[in-house]
Amino acid sequence: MSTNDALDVEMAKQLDRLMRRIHGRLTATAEDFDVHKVGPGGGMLLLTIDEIAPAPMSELVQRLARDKSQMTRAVQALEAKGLVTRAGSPDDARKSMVSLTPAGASAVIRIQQAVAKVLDGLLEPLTADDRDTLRSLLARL
Amino acid sequence: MSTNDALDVEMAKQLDRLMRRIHGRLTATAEDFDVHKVGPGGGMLLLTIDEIAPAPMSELVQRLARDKSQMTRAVQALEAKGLVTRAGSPDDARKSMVSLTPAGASAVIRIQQAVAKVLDGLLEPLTADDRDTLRSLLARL
DNA sequence: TATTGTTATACTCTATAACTATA
DNA sequence: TATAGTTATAGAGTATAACAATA
Repeated sequence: MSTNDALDVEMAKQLDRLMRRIHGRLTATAEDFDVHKVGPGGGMLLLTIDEIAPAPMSELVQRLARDKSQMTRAVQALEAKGLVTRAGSPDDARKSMVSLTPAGASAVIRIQQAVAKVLDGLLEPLTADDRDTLRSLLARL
Repeated sequence: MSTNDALDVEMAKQLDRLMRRIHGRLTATAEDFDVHKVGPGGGMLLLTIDEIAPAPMSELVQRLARDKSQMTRAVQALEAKGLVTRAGSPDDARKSMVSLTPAGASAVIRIQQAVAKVLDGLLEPLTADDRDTLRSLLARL
């Protein structure tokens, strides 16, 4: 294994651990904000729907890097909880567009606050400049 | 939601998506290297055991930020596949130390190469300096 | 024929709590 | 009493392929 390979492996470990810590801290306090029990996957999905609504399924699949069959189930679960609605697209009858309900929108606000709190805690060792640097590097990926 | 909160949420989305892309690319080519079908979780575990062997369960739990009951199962699965062995600690009879078998060591090499290849591909938009910066920022978390 | 989305199945991963053994 | 690890159970997440409907 070359030196570069070793560094890549190191970064993969760092990312894996960081995501697990984020996830762990979120679920540890989930009872405070995840009143609909959507879980971390459903939470990220809600945040993304909020960002691009009305969201075609295919774009959610792409943005969240998930499987399309999973996406169908995840959206159906949110729909059953009254957090999102689906409507056919006027452009293309195959597409169904997902939007937030008022209940979904208020869930999004709580989830955003919880995520921000966790991230802010985990990023504590970094200065504001460091955080900007990290964010811009991630954005380029 | 404050501006800082929004930036934190943005970073969470970026990290979530990056991990999913890494995961997706690894599983897409898993047949080339994951001959023992340990999956992504088992792969990360093997890499960590390789790093700190002989590894007490508690340190694996801490480093991988997983639950201890999951760790028991994950290690047992690797043991059943002949990739790791466990031995009691001379210091403390409660501890069991995990080490790689020769088969486990060769699996680690293949996994490292696969991870490095995926990371290298995903990090392509970044220069070598950028990668160093990213790695050092992550290391401080 | 390609794209969008759904269904079905099997499997893995995860969270939680109760439990044993040793310190 | 505290710590290291195991077991049991239920639920959530995931991969895969086969399928229907529209473009």
